[in-house]
Amino acid sequence: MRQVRTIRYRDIAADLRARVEGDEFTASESELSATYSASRVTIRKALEHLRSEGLVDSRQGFGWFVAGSTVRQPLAHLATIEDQLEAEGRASERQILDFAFVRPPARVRSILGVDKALKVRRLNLADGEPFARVTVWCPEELGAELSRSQVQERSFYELLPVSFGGATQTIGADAASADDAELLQIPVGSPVLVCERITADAAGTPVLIGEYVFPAHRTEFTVDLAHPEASIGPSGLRLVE
Amino acid sequence: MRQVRTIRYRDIAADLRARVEGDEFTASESELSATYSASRVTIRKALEHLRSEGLVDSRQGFGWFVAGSTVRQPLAHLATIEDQLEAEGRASERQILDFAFVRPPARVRSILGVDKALKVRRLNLADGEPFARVTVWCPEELGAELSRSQVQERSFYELLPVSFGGATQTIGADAASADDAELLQIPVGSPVLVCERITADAAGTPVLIGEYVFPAHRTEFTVDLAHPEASIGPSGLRLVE
DNA sequence: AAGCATACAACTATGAGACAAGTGCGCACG
DNA sequence: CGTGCGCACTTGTCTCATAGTTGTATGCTT
Repeated sequence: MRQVRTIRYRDIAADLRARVEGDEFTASESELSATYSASRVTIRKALEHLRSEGLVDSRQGFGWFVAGSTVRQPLAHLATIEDQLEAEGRASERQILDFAFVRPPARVRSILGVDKALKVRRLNLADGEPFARVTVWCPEELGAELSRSQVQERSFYELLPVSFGGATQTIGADAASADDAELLQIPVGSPVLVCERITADAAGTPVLIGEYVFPAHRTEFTVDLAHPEASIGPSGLRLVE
Repeated sequence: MRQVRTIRYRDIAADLRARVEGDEFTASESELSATYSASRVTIRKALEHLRSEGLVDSRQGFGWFVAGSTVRQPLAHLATIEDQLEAEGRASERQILDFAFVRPPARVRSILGVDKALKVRRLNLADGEPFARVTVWCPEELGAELSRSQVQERSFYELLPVSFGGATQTIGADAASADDAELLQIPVGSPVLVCERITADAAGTPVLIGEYVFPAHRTEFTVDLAHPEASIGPSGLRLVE
């Protein structure tokens, strides 16, 4: 529909939707009013619109926030793959391949903002069969307290004295490298799911980087989306160059 | 010779009809009055004529707008890959490969609960390059109104007169089949991301099944998790047998 | 009869501002 | 050291103003 008049609040709502899904949403109505040069009435209309979509919510005297994030129970158990396997009644096991403090690759250095980190490389087994090759990077400072046997027994979520905030998970596919193929007992070049998970603490500083490689024939991800629009969309699929 | 005088408002109506159908309708009565050098009365007569045909509609104090397209606007924000590409400033395009009402495979039949369905197979292009092969299944009843050109132009979210509820997305990896390899211009057997998205209506009944195949080297998914525990965990990774 | 010119009412989106009510945080006070 | 108070800031909800729009009526011209 093309109105005669430009409806400002729709444009603003569209822009805000992008920001919300890009997780760059930190502003009050008056701030937004200033940045968009629109009155609070208009900003509110846009926000209410987003609220009706279930994207954001507000509390009087507190502010607006991305819906779904703060509503969750704060003390729930952190979900790891192992938890899940155990819930399904499978025996899960970790086999540590590497445990060392090293200078990580540039990408990891820049994300974690450190020059040295603990690198743990391990193989995850389910019912005795390998199903994931995992590499976890953790800042030297945080990893200093950890021992090799600890990381074999427990997850980083359990071990680190950090209150975790959010995480960003990236899911892609690749062909198995020779190393991974041998570890996972699959043919070289067969498809694998590659996931990178960057976990931040409550303050939003990245504290853990995990790279997971799963053989494609055994694994898949499912994501339940309460609202399609809030979903795999903007924060979702991305073309890489 | 009888009608010496031309009936202006009919000409104007004809001209406006062309503009409306070309979706170039952005003007108020007074603006139109200026551009056609006709009085508002005449313009109104023309517009009323178009209204009687159901082409346009108006609301007092708001303006005139193209009728029918109002229905698709509230749904237009549903996140599709195309929306995202456009937001990034890329040209997105659909190329329909198949459009047929067929008896779908057992899995689709059981999910949708129907025996016959519209199957649309298409290729998605970004900047002229193929980046996804998509197959969408939609119950016959719902798909009956759709035309091949419609599904080429717009997404199912925009086209179907359904209020959508949630969706379940499954992400896996596979090796490219010969067909897909050719369509996506990648080597046979190279890794691809395979996604299945089951979209339900507001009542929770599945109404759409989409299968998406992306070449792995160009695509990846990102999922932002406000809290790790609420994440990929419970509904997340799954071992398939 | 078709069109022009004009006026006015009703409505809409937006702007500007005021005030109430709730929240979080720091600071002084005991 | 704890506790309560006040302050700054936020949303929620009004009122009033304004420009632009459609709805409608009236009188006039050709």
